[in-house]
This record gives sequence, C-alpha cells and structure tokens, in this order.
Amino acid sequence: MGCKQKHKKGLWSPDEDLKLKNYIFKYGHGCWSSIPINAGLQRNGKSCRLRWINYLRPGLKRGAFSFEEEEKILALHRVLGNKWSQIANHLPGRTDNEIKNHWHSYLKKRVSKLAEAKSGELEAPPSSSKSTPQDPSFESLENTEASSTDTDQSMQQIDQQQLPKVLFAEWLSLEQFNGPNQGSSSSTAQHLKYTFDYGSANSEDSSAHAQQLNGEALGNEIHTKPNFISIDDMLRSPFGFEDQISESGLVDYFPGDFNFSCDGLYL
DNA sequence: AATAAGAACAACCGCCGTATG
DNA sequence: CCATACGGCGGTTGTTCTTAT
Repeated sequence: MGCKQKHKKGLWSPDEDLKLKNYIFKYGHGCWSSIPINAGLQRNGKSCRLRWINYLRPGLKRGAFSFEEEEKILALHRVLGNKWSQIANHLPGRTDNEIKNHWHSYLKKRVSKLAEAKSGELEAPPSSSKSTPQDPSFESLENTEASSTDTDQSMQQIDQQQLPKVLFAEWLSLEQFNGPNQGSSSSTAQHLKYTFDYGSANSEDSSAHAQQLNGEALGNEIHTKPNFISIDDMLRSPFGFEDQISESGLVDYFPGDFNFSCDGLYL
C-alpha cells in the first residue's frame, strides 16, 4: 500500500509519551530520526525531539511563572531580544517554547502597556508646557533629515526604534579584539572581566576594582573595544546594570565615579 | 445554559548552521 | 567542493481552556 509512511501529527497521547520516555530513558536519544522507528512511534524525529525537550524531559518546572522569573525574562529580553533559547538558559527548568508562549500571551502586553504609559507621559507632559532641553524633535525625525548637531540624538531615536539594544560579542571578530591598541585593549578586557566578576565580590570590591581601573591612566571615561560582560553578571549587578542599557546600542556602566561602555556580552 | 471572545498552551513549519560522506 | 541529513531555533498556527455576556 502506501510506500511513504505518514507521520502522525497533533497532540501526543499518554501512550506515545510513555513510549518515547521509556525509550529515551533506556537508550538515550542519540539520533532523533531513528527514535520513532525504534520506539514504535508514528512521529517524525523532529516531533519526538520537541516533545522530549518541551514536555517529557526531567527537571522541567511547568506551572505558572513566578514574579522573579518574569522579571528575569523581561530583563533578559531587553538585552537579548527574541533569543528564547538563550533566555531559557538563564531560567533553569523552563523551555524556550514555554518562555516564548508566556511572552506572547502575557509579558508582551505588559511591556507595551508600560511603554504606552511612558510615551503618554512624554507626548503629553503636564500642562505646564516648559520645554526641556532634552526634548527630542520627533517631527524632524519623521519629515526631515537630522541636522548634524542633532545627529547623536537622532541616532539614539533611530536606535531606540529599530536597532537591537546591545552589540553582541559574537558579532565581533578576533581582529577587533586584538585591534590597533592590542596591548592596552586586552589588558583592559582582562581588567573588565575581573571587575565584573563580582559573583563572589561585594560592591566594595567592585568599586575597589573601579578605582584600580581608574588609576590605569584611563581617566574617568573608558571606551575600549571590545569590552565584555556576562548577562548573569549584569543581572546580578548591585548597580542595577540592566537599567544602564543605553539607547545607542552599547551598554553604559557607571559603577561609582567612572564610566565606560561595554560592547560585548558573554553568553 | 449557551456561546463568543480572549488567553494559554502545544505543536508544526521553514530556515539556517553544521557535520558527514 | 558539493550534496544531504540532522539538530536547533524562532515564528506561526492550531487547539484547548477560561471568562464574560
């Protein structure tokens, strides 16, 4: 009869789940495409893999997201965008699919409501119409090219609307890393790594490192390419690092009395 | 109680990068 | 070097559940 085996689609039955689970517990998953054949399932390998990863795999949390988890997702999403698998890496027991679903069904609305509220504040400031010097010229963005003096502001506006919030380490080449100021660059990178490694350090230590950096003829402004920081470090930061993600696409960091920008992230 | 609308969840699809022959 | 298979990822769709009317 039909020479091509039709793969079953749709929801998984408890029986199918049991077959898949038993097989993987016994033999491991190895090659996904061979699993349905060996386990006696009418599914394709991809479907088996997805079912295992998102539902059957041990260690999954399931159930409602906690407030802490939601906050973490929001913070990570601001940094990573829709990199669900990377976000999931920072939430043990949660799958990328689960996080993605929760984002689309709940968090996204929460964020856009917040943004609306914020933009409402910006567009309709309290009746006392005192124009702030920082007030960006939105009409000029819409209709005309920005004048050269407004370039920075305009770039920020464009970035805010269109560009990712952060430049990632993976986009940077080794060449850039060893760039023209090779010596100082790599030593700075080392210092930065040290400075940010406050998993075990307290903020005092951090500011001590900051002082150390400060003393390295770097002045009170450091902008060396590329600097790296891990996302977990960012989220752990006693300085509220996630609030320092700049609209220019770089990460600005202000621990104490010095500041620099960070161009890369450890993922 | 019936049902329409919206929310939440599960799974599929297509694309891309990598490994292998 | 090329073709193919596979795994992984993100977007999207389909299904089920819950709530409002």
